[in-house]
Order: sequence, then structure tokens, then C-alpha cells
Amino acid sequence: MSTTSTQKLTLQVAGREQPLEVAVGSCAFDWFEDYPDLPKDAVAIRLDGKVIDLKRPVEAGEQVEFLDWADPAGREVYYHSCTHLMAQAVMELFPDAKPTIGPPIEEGYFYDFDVPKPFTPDDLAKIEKRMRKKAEQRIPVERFEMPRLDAIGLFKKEGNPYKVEVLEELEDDTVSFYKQAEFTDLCRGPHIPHTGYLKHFKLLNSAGAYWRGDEHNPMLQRIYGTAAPSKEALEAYLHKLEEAKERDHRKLGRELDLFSIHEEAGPGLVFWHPKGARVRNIIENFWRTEHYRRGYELVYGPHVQRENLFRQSGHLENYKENMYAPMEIDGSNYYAKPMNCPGHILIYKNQLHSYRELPIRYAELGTVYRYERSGVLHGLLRVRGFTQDDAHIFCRPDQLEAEIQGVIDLADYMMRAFGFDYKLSLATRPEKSIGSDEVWDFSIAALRKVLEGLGRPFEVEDGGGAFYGPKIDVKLVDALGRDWQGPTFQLDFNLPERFDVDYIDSDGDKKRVVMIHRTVLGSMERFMGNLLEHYKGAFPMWLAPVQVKVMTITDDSLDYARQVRQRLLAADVRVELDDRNEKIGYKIREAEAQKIPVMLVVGKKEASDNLVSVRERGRVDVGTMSLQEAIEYVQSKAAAPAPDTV
RNA sequence: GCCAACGUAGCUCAGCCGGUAGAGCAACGGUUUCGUAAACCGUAGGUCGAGGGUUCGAGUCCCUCCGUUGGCUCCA
Repeated sequence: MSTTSTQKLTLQVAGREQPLEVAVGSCAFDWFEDYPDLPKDAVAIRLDGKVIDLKRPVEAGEQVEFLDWADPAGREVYYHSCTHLMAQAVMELFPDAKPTIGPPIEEGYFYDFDVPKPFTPDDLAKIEKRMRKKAEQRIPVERFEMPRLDAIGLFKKEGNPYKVEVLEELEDDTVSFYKQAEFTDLCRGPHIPHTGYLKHFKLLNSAGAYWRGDEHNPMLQRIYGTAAPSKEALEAYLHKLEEAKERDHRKLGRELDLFSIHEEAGPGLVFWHPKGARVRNIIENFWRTEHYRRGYELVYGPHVQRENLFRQSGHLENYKENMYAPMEIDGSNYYAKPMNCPGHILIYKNQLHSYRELPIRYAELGTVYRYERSGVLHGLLRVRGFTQDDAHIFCRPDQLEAEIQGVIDLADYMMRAFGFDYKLSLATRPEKSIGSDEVWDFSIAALRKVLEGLGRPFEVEDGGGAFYGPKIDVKLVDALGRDWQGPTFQLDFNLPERFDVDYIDSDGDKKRVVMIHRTVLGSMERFMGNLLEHYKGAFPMWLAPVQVKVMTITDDSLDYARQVRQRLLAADVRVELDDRNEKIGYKIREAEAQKIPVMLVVGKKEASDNLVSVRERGRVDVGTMSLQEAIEYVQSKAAAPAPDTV
């Protein structure tokens, strides 16, 4: 192809000193011959910012990058091609199937098929086997184009309404297809040059999935899979999945005897065992102290409230499908509360408030009940009864910015106290919303200003707010790098209107209050689940339900061991004594399994000299010290994180 | 709610083509009194999630229900 008459193109390669001299109309795949140093494991190139196939002829351009697995875009190509390989295998094995969409996702890919019968686990094995065969055959993947209208006609003839729908939504006149052997799919690409690139992949599971995620649409069958550039990387990924199972809060909750959920009592309803309740109490006490310190007032509201209240708040109108059915008492209906806000408004409205009193901040560890669809319940993370760390701030417009600043400071402090990193996002006005432009613009500007002042990146979700106000979401990032819904701060332009929530301003006029809903931990249940997975059940000292386990070598030192326990109890240490007639290795094994941070071993030697042998969780033998020293050692590690800002 | 898989002793799991339930750990009773992740011997423990059906016979097959798990907005 490098004949002298062809026109040349000069391309700069990132990280390569010499530019490439290539023929106009040649493709990246050809360049490997002339430039052996180019990365042969690349799966696509980025030409002036656009990701294209290795086999796509290049007519013009300046900058080129070779994309391999290390590049997110390269990884997408790999996943995407792998899902095409899967679709090819499925279409060969199940000719009745209609392919729909199959994108790459975070750590793999899926493909949705409309099939007469759902796939069985056996089917997945067969599909994967066929994929392997297809990969070995190194089938060329060819790209071609077609006018969009022709493509619509084609799929209409084929009887595939899904592809037709996708095509009808596109705006381009021409669309691209990729063909490998008999399998052809409408696809934007790019793709690998041939199926031999795909060597290490695995199908993970299949599940029903509604077309476009809408339950009014037909249910398709989705197959999830993953892939990796090497056997080791694939195994590492599968190992990571196993690791995540080890951290599962449901497993840890059972093993550490923290909580349980019972069919007899109802799905999604949590029982906190003594040890779980202890951790929860520590968190709640920490939370209460911090709230008083920051000028919140703590309140309590009843768990059931009259129908009229929820009619006025609009919950019965807009939220009824999430509410438990009413109970009739003395001729009127009562509902289990799904939210705490109406109650806090009643407290606020119990008297008139001067502008001088604001802001008023009511906080409550408020237990609410919400009907969640059975399919979405999940351990502690999605339940039907839970205790929110809720608060409502009533303030003047000129206080909004400072109040938002205050809740962000509080959230930041809490997240750091519990060891979480976090990400921020701002959700702005959606299409369907209430309130004037002026109020929305003012509020969003205030939220944005506070966020910008943090010097931290934040995302903006345009139109992601609720109909009644914009919000800031905080996502916590746990030890495995997973995101969880954490604190949220939500402005509300609706409830103050519905309830006439006012204050008397300096000019003597009634003015409408600005209302902020906010939570920093979310709910005690979900937060406990997040904490458990984050720490893998190994709580830091200040949260550990049992901080110290005293254990005897033989019964001879029992009396002394009881004294040790008494001394620790007197020093407010959460301590248990293992006085069973068992070998020390057995006791340690059990204490390790229970993830108790400190073990104090006492035998004859210690008893005679008022000593204890200290062992820390995770095979760390700290050595022998006096009982008094040990108490100080434990106390030094047991303090709650100090408040650094008020 | 929908799709699929699963539900056997407190826990983890075995139980083939239907013949009437088994292991390890935990519990309990003994023996042992022992220095940093499992001492030994023994005992007890199950209406096999619930209900119905098929069958001479069901943990195993079928149906209904309950629960659990994974998935159901990541636009060719």
C-alpha cells in the first residue's frame, strides 16, 4: 500500500517522538506493518478525538491515539465487541430471538433479547461455549453503512420493532452496521477487527429486563457478561466479586449477630440485636451531640398521624402508592408516617415566629414506613421501615446560603468521622415544576455558590431536581470504591405554600419561609449496612459493639480475669469475658471472627503481677503491659472523632 | 410488581433416574486446665418454607402462595 504515488498523511502519536507517515485511505491496521513499535494490542484508535475502528480508512487527521485495555474507551470497544460475539452466538442457537440493544457497561456488557422463553443457566453455558468457538475462528468484523430509512424498512421486514424504534429516534441520514459471519447488527461501533481479539470472557447471569426499563413495555431477557484482556485479569475480576460477597452486610450482620429480618414479622422490617443496637446507639449519640452543637433542636413526632395531615401535605395525592394502608380509629383514618416533614411543620406552626428567631432547625431520628415493591428490598439497604436522621431548616431567603454551607460542613464532618470519601452533585429544575423562575434561579445560584466555594469537583444534573425544589446529593464512596446514596439537601417550595409556613418580617409583614429538608446519614438502617460493608465488619474502636475481650488461659486465672473486666467496665470500656474452659487459641480464633479490636489474654504470669497480654485484631501481639496501661491504651483508641468545626 | 434461580438442623451445605434425611461447625453432657486463629469422646436436634395435587410411595414431579437472591433508565 505504500506506493510512491499515493498521497501521504502525517499523524502525531501521543507519546511517540516521530510522527507517522501513512497513506491517505489506509487504516490503522495497515500501519502496524510499517511501524512495528505501535501497540499491537490496541483495539481501536482515537483520531482527533473520535474513536474509530482499526480497519476504518483514514482520509484526514492530525492526532492519533492507540486505545487498548488501559484506556476506558478501548475497554468499551472490547466489551462492546464481546457483547456482539454473545449476540452472534445467541442468534445461532436461538434463531427466534430478536436482538435489541447491547451496550458496554461499567465492568462488562449486556445484551437484551426478545425471546419466546427465558434463558436457563444451561443456555448460558451453551452460549458461552459457542462464543469461544466463534472467537477461535477469528471471524472478521466488517463495517458498512446504509441510509437510515432503508434500515428501518429492513427491520420492519424482519419484524424487529425494537431496532425500528431505535432507528426512528436517530437523526442521522446514514447509519452503520457491523457484520460478523451471518450476524449483522445495527451499531455505532467501533469494533475490533476480528473475533480473535476476544479471548477471556465469561457470561455472568441472565435476568428479565423491560424494554427501555419501563414496566409498561415488554419484558426482554438480558444476559450479563464480562471480559478481560488476560486470564489473570478475568480471574482477578471474578475474585473481586467473591470479595464483595465476603463484605456483604447481610452475611456480616448474621455472623456478628447485629440484626435480623423475619418472614414472620414482614419483609423489609429490621430487628436490631443487642450488638447492632449498641453500634446504632453510639452513632445516634454522636449524631445528637453534633446536632445540638450546631444549633439544631431535636424533636419527636408520633408514628401514626391523621389522614388530613397527609392530604394537606400532598402525600396522599402524590405518594400514596408508597404509603401503608390506613387504619381506622374512632371514625377517622390514620397513616403510618412516610415522612417527618408534616410533623415538623406542625411544630413550627404551633406559634408565630419572628424573623429574629430564624433559622429554626428541627432534627429528628424519625422512624418512617414506606411501601417498597417486594422486588427491590435488599438487606438493610432497601427496607420498608427505617429511621431517618432527618431535619428541616426554616430560614429566611437571605440565610439560605449560610444554611446550605452549614449542612455541607456537617455532612463533610460526618463522612470523615465514619471514614467515607464522597462525591457531590447539584440537581436543577426539572421540566415539570412549581414555583417562580425567580425563586428557582435564586436558590440554584445559592447552592451553586456554596458548592463552588468548596474547591471540590461537583456534577450538575440538569433537570434532576424534584418538582418542588433543587437539591444537592452526596454520594459516599466506600472502601471498595462503590458509590452509595448519602446525605441529601433538598429545597422545598411546595410544603411552605401548602401549610402557609410563615414568619413575621422586620416590616411586620408575613413572609413565606424557605424550607430545607436534609439528612446526613440517610437512615440508620442503610447507613449501618454501608458501614458494615465499608469496614468489612471490623468496626473502629469507637464504634465496635465489643471493644475488648478478656480471655483466660486456664480457670486458675478466672478471679483475676473478672477483676480485669470490672476495671474495664468501670472505665466505660465495652468489654466481655470469655471464661469458658477452652484453649486460648480457640478463644482467639472466635474473637477474631467476631472482629473484636482488642483481646486481653490473662494467665498465671499476668495474674501474679497485675498485667495483661494485649493482642490486637489481625494477629498483632502488642505485648504485655500493666492493667492500668492497657486501660489507657484502650481509651486512647476509643474516643469518637473530635469535632473540628462548629 | 415483573423475569429467573433458590428455600433441607442455629450456620454452611450434601441428598442420583421418586423408596420415607446426612456431614461439618455451633448447642448440650463429660473428659481435659492447656500460653496467641479449631483438644477429645458422647448426646440431642429436622411436620425438608406453607398449602394443595400426581403416585402404592414425594425433600425429590406438578400447581398456588410466602420468603430470599440477582436483574428490570448505563439510548444502535
